[in-house]
Amino acid sequence: MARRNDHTKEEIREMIVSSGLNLIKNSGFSGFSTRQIAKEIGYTIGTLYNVFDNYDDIVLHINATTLDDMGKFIEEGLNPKLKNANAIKQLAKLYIDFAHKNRNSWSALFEYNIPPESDLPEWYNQRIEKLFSIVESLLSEFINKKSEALKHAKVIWASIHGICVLSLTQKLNVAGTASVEILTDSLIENYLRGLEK
Amino acid sequence: MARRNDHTKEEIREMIVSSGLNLIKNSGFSGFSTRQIAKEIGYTIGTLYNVFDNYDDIVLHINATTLDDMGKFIEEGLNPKLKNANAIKQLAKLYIDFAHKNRNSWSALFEYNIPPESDLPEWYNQRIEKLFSIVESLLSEFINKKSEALKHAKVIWASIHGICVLSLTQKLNVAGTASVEILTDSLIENYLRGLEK
DNA sequence: ACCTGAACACCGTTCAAGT
DNA sequence: ACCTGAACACCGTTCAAGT
Repeated sequence: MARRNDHTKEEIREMIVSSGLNLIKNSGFSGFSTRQIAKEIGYTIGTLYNVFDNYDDIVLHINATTLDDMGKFIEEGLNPKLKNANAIKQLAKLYIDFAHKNRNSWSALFEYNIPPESDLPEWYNQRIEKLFSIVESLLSEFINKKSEALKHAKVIWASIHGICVLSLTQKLNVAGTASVEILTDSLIENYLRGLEK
Repeated sequence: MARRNDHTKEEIREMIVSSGLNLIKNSGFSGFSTRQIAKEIGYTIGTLYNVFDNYDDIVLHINATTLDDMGKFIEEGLNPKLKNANAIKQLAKLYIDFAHKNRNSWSALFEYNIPPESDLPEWYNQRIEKLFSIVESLLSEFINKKSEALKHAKVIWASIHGICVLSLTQKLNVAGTASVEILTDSLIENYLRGLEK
């Protein structure tokens, strides 16, 4: 024991994050703990706090992985032939699909909140920004007033998220991804039609 | 000790819920625990589990109180003279104001999620339903197809929520309630204009 | 330098025992 | 009948001590 040197510091960090993500995927965020991670990767609890600052630091890195996975899922799923409203609708569908297929890790994104006095670290904000830029670029293609494209991107993205989050957490009396899509479709159709006028 | 009979079972339940709500308001959901409640109300931990099923049962009752408070806040704030889009905009403003003024208890509504295998209890769903009915009745006044009013109410309500949640948790790069209102106003204007067409 | 594991101050939950 | 509080199986976090 001690001084095993089986893995580099960076390898241990990766083991922690990937094992933590698996724990969340299998048992939900409430069934997740750093002690469980330690048990699974075969290091003791002390080692986790050797390579990460604290619990929040670990959760944030796990959630960042989920954000990356979501970005990849959306980018790969987008059909470049679709235009305008249809492109946004597909974006919404991909968001819903990802959330549905990765319910536990997606939920963890919102079940965990940093204490209100502290701010999200810069590297984490950049991961969010990156996701967001996908929506923005889809919208900017067909919005006349370019200066307002960012505002509309925010409205649409946040609204899709709101519909998705309330549906999947059973706060809208809506069942199944098909009926969630009816709501996001209605949002997109009417909002964009309103913009055209 | 034992058999104090200082309070009825119902009184103890109320003490637990109101003390728990205060804990959340002052320290956030993460600074909340049933043991803290016990300490604050002057009963031992065992008593809490005498009058409530478990942790989830307690949190759900605290959150239901917040839902009720929100309903009251919105109903009292609504100006009955406002019509159509202006009425919905005011609804959004009231939602944002409530969330902003009661950030911790409002956050707790979403930071806590029942385990995915179980369902929300019926009495809790009814509290959500009651809140909805406010939005629904505001909308039904000027929607032609009455049969679709519920769908649109869900879309608008969930979208307002989405804008609010991503703004207040700093995931939209938006600061201050004023700029959140710009987004909800844009949502409502365009969605309703889209409906009219 | 790397890693351990005991120690500390917390959790939610149960239930035999006291009045 | 009502309430207690010890007991259990967990937490996150720290840090002296081992190799």
